[in-house]
Amino acid sequence: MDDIPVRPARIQDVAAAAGVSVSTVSNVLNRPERVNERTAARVRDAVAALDYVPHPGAAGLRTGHSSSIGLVLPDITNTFYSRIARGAADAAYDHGYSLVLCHSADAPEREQGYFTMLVEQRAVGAVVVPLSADPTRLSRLRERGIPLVLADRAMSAEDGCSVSVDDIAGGRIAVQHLLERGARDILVVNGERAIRQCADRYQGARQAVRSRREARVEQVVAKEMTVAYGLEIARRLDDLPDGVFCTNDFLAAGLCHGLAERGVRIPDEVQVVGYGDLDIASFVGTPLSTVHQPVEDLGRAAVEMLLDEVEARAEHAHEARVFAPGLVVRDSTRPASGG
Amino acid sequence: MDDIPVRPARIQDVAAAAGVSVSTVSNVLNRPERVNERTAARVRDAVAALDYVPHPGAAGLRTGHSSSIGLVLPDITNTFYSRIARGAADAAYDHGYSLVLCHSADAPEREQGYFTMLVEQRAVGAVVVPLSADPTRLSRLRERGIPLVLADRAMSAEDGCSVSVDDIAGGRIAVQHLLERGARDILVVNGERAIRQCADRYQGARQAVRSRREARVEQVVAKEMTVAYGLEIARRLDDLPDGVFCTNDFLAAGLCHGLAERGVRIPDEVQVVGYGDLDIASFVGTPLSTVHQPVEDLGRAAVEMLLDEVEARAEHAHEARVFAPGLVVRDSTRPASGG
DNA sequence: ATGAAAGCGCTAACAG
DNA sequence: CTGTTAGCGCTTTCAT
Repeated sequence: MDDIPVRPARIQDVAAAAGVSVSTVSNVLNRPERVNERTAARVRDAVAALDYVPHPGAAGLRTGHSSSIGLVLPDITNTFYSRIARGAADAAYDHGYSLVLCHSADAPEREQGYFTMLVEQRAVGAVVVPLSADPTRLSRLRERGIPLVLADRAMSAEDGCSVSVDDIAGGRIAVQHLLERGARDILVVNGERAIRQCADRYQGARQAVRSRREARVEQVVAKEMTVAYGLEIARRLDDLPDGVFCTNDFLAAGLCHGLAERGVRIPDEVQVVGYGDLDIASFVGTPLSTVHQPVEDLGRAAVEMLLDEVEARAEHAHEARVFAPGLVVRDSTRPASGG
Repeated sequence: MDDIPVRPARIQDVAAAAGVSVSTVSNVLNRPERVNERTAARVRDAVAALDYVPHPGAAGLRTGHSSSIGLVLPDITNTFYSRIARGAADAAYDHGYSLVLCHSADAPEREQGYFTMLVEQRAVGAVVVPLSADPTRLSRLRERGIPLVLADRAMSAEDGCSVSVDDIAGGRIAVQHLLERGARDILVVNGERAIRQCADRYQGARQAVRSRREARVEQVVAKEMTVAYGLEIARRLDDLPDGVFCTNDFLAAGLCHGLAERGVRIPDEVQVVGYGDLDIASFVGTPLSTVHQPVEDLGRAAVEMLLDEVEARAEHAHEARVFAPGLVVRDSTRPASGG
């Protein structure tokens, strides 16, 4: 029983073994209804006997259809992106496509290099989280007519499909939650205004506050959305608010830590809501209430929209699909007080 | 300037445009030395003019060489695996191969499904983190002569290449560090003995202790390696050790939290070292000293060993490559006291 | 130095 | 219902 790699069986070998022609074998495999059940059975036996594995690459050469999808991400080790990858991988697997991982590593020339690679492979399409909003960087793909759907980035629906999470809604539910739990003096600890997500989350926060008499909101902007800056901000706070919405969980973790240092009790004195539902959210001293984003769904939907475009070219309508975030309540906001 | 997807130029079109034969174009692209510089220039112009992009898939059909590598992982959202993915993606990109992401999702039948997919695609090889140690699950690939290298799993060097991190060394340096910082009464907070990594790390810990007079080590085993169990263990501890080695950062984070609850000061009363250098390590109350694993290197090396096997079939020698972990010193162990 | 032609494994008309 | 045949885009002898 040596393992000398044998040249794999081809469709011809199967045909010979089954005593039929290659097209019959092809039909058995692809349009079984066209072939007599008896012969089909013979063919299947031959397939099994020879351990025949079809070669979709060769088929694609003939049909013009490839079966690989590109997934272009800035950084696969970032939880947000790896969750997109998981969703995309699941969807691709379910539909029988293979996913080519393109890790652009925040390097524009590498992103372009991957686009070229996808063009070479005649990928059926690509799900991409582009490095910047500049749409011309996508032209490499566009010019070749390779369908793409953008993830976590806006795109006008005429230009193609996109998937994203509704950050305005996210900000709104976070602050609504604080208000429901009795907070009235809300502080938003945000990242830079220029970041779309940050601006949106703050806008949502304001919407929530407007709907409530006697509630007020203020904003403080951190230079970076890190634990360190969250800590810093907590240390410098003059008057304590009774509710804080941090627009990401790192800021929130740092802030909680800083408040704890000052002897401030969470949630009794200050309630805190984070954003993102990262692992870290459940690890901080007081487990963090936070906004959960259905990121896997983004990845899955992106692939499915792509395949719809590919398989139904004509009827396909571009769509900018927006997913709703949800609230995860943990210890950092206190049990409903009816306030 | 409409974007009506034009049928991409083929090598024939280039040949026609340049007034040469297809084989000359092919030569210009693949063995430029064989062709006259003047004609080569004409061909290159035609390539540019037509925006010709070669089709490696078609070439592979002829040559028998594909250019895709499979990467099979239990869970791409797990930091450890996504870091492997990053290293592997970088290496694959550098060498001009495409990486097919296979997310086995801890489901054996799905893992097998991916193996079949890789066989179909005639992948040149695969880097795999198998779901279990059972080697027969790899036979699908083996029988087809698809080279593979195992990551984070042992394999006898006759059977193929593998890459892993030296967990014994990891345990040793962690505890050596505690000893150097004056700790003498060491507690190892471990995961289940059956997990190879856990057993190895403990073995390393014992090695370190043996080398030091008057030092002693004890072990407590957590049911799961989570923050919650770390916390639990800290709460139940009867007599405090002066040094704790947790065999992963989650346990360590929970433990630190639990000690803080009891008013124990870290590192003054108890010094703590974690394992893994996860993000969380720098987020816990007292930033955690921990053992860093060069995981990206694992991924990169795996791909490179694979390509060596592919490209140098004959001279290739299987190898079980073991990487050395390193120590990251943060606040949870105190500055060297010369103890 | 260049070209003609065969064929990689498969599908899809088109006949029969 | 089944077989014949012509390519898909490319590389590669083998001639010239």
